[in-house]
Amino acid sequence: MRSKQEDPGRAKPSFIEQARRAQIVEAAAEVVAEVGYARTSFARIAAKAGISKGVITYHFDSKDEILRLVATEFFAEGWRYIEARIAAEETAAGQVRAWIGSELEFFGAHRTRFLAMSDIIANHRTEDGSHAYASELAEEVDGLTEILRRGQHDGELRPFDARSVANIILRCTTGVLETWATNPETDLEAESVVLLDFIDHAIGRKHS
Amino acid sequence: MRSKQEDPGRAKPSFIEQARRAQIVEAAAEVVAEVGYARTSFARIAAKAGISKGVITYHFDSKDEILRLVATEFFAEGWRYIEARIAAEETAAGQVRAWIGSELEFFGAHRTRFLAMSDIIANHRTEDGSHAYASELAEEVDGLTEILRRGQHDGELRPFDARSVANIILRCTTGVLETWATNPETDLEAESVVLLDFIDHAIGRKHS
Amino acid sequence: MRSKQEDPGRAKPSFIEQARRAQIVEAAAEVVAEVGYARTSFARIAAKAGISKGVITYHFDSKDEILRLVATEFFAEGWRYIEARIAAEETAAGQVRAWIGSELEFFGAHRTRFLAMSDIIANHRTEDGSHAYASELAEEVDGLTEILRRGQHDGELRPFDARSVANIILRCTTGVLETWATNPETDLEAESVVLLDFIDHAIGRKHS
Amino acid sequence: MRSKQEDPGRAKPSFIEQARRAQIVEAAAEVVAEVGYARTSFARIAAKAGISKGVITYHFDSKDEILRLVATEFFAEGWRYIEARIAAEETAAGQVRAWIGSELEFFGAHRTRFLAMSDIIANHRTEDGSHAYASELAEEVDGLTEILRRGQHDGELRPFDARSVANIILRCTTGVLETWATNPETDLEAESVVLLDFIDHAIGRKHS
DNA sequence: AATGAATGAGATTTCATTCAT
DNA sequence: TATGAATGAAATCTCATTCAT
Repeated sequence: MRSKQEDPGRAKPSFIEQARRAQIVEAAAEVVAEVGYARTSFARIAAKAGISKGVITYHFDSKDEILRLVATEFFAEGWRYIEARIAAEETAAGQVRAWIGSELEFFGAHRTRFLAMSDIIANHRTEDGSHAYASELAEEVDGLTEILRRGQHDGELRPFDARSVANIILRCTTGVLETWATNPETDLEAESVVLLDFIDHAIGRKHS
Repeated sequence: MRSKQEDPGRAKPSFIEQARRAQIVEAAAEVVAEVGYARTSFARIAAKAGISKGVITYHFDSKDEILRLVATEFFAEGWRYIEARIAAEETAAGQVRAWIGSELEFFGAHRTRFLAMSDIIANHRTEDGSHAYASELAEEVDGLTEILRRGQHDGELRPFDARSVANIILRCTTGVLETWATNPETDLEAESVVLLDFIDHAIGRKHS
Repeated sequence: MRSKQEDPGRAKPSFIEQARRAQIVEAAAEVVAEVGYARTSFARIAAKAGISKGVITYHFDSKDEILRLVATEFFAEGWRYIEARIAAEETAAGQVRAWIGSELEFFGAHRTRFLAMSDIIANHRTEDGSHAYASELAEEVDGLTEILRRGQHDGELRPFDARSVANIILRCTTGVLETWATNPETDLEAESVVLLDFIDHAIGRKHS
Repeated sequence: MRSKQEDPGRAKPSFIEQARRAQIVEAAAEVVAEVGYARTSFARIAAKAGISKGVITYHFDSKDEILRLVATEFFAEGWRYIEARIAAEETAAGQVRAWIGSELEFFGAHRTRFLAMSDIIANHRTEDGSHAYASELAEEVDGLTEILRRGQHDGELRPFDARSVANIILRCTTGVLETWATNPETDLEAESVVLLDFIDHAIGRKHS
């Protein structure tokens, strides 16, 4: 079944409709960040938003739909930000730095949303039990792999298995963000400098 | 409340008692690996073990206790394996390679348990909502930090913020394991080679 | 409480009002026929009619009122048709044949409406739990009983308990219609011939 | 998914288990008979049985399973009774009389159960919306059709479309039972005599 | 040592209905 | 006249846990 939002037979969502949906998605993100995916419930979301449980199911078809939106809307927003930064660079090494740096920058500015998003991505399963966002993550790896290969071809980067390294780099980056998100005293800017330097040495030609 | 196992007023656990507990912990690990932390229930564990739900609560105080054991017993077992490998090395760089290599090796040999452990570590919360295993992870980082600092002091490793890099390295490693665990077609040995090479370039003096 | 339609303090229903009510009643009939009485809801009726749920409660006091109309309007329409056919006959046997034949004919031409009507009649209960249309059915039996008695008095029909037989005949007839309505491949005209012949033999004098 | 009862991994149901299940099925039948299929709920069944709602879902997988049992167990019990009566007869006409007579006799002795059964058969739908017991009813018609054909072949019964008439006879019979079940002042024995006589005239050779 | 039975809290979801606009 | 929005009750069902045997 389509979501209420996407139903073509439904009129353009009103301003109130949009505001309520945004409010609920926001409240859901806060709840996931606070109590974790497993303990996120309609009751907690409603309480956080200060509305009745009924409102939630009036605006959304299911809990899954809300959590999917929490994850995908924010993921997409982040990706638009990162993409623009990458596009501004020409060299592969510059693009890698732009990607990682802007990823830390963007998500570092939205701690709650990031926590929610990563919790949902890690936990959301399809009915058959498989991870629901596996393909999105694979696409990211594909994108970075391509950049790395170009860098190798252009002689900027040293030889290595581009796909494996792309995966490692992305895992590092979310890893650092998770460390920061769960330990708020972390100085993310300092971590960012260290990570960029770490990656630079790991893949750059000039160091080998 | 202490767990039934640890209660000092309780007689030494019999062989049967120990076997049952192990059986239940094993079944719980399989369930977590299959359906994920959020959908793990007594009913599913009992079904997987082929026993009644009552047996579980007879041997364990709570669901939390079982899942804690799934994570900590395996974590400890893994750590003993890794520790021995580290102890066999003398140089810091050798110890880092031994750590990462043996971590991939050990967990790579126990996919189901690893999936369960990392799912539980990522999701288990204390009553107040905070992550339950934060201190264990911090200890790991502390251990690796110390090795890195020694390597820097001995001139084996280039200068960098040792704590931040220790965290990055550990996140990389679990990241690669998670990639493999959720994509079973991954060639973990090949990934291992790439990762060790990646880290080597990132922290070694000879490349800078 | 009276229905909005009947409320004497309310102005004469406009054309639009009447059209909307008819549209809703029609949609409700389709929903009942499709998903059954128990699963008929405002949401489904509104979706079927392509309108919002609010419209329904604007035009009707309650769900019960709509379903009552679905059943009674169609029942009344059917009865007017049947009545006219009966009136055109003079003999009791002829009137019985006219009744049964025209009942099959009329409802056989409106499958969806018939399904809805019979589902509602079978399921609609008053607040105290008793069947809501018991008296309507009793009246039908009364009417047929009278015809049968006249037939017996006139010597057309053999002796039997007229009231019991009237009930049997009416149950047969709705039974055949239900068979057809739930098995659309049924040839209702053929069934009609068989049923009329069956009844004729059962009550007629010439066969005994 | 199999029902709890049928699960082969489950031990033979204990006496208590059987008793509870029977108690719940009985309570469910009473509720359906009283308030109708659409208003039958776990809450009402539990209240009627004097137990908590949880007990019901402990012993049964779903509401559907309970209602299915209410209908099918009783239907099967009735059929065993009727079958034995049919088997004791030799002529087709005798078998028809035995069938109808014993059907009225058996169900007439269990008013509540009959009401529940017929309500469930009339209302229970599969997920796609089609009637769940259509095939069971068709089988009954098949069985009676065969008897009628034999009667025609042996010259006991007059010519008619056996299948259509079988359906009519069975519809008559349940119709009479429903009349009695919803109007408890009805004298079912008297109705039975009238119905058997009615059918006898309708299909017998000697009357034509 | 084991387990079947029971329970009540809480989960998601559907629903009829009310109301402000 | 219409409708989007909201609500709270009630529905089915899952769950961790307790308890008697």
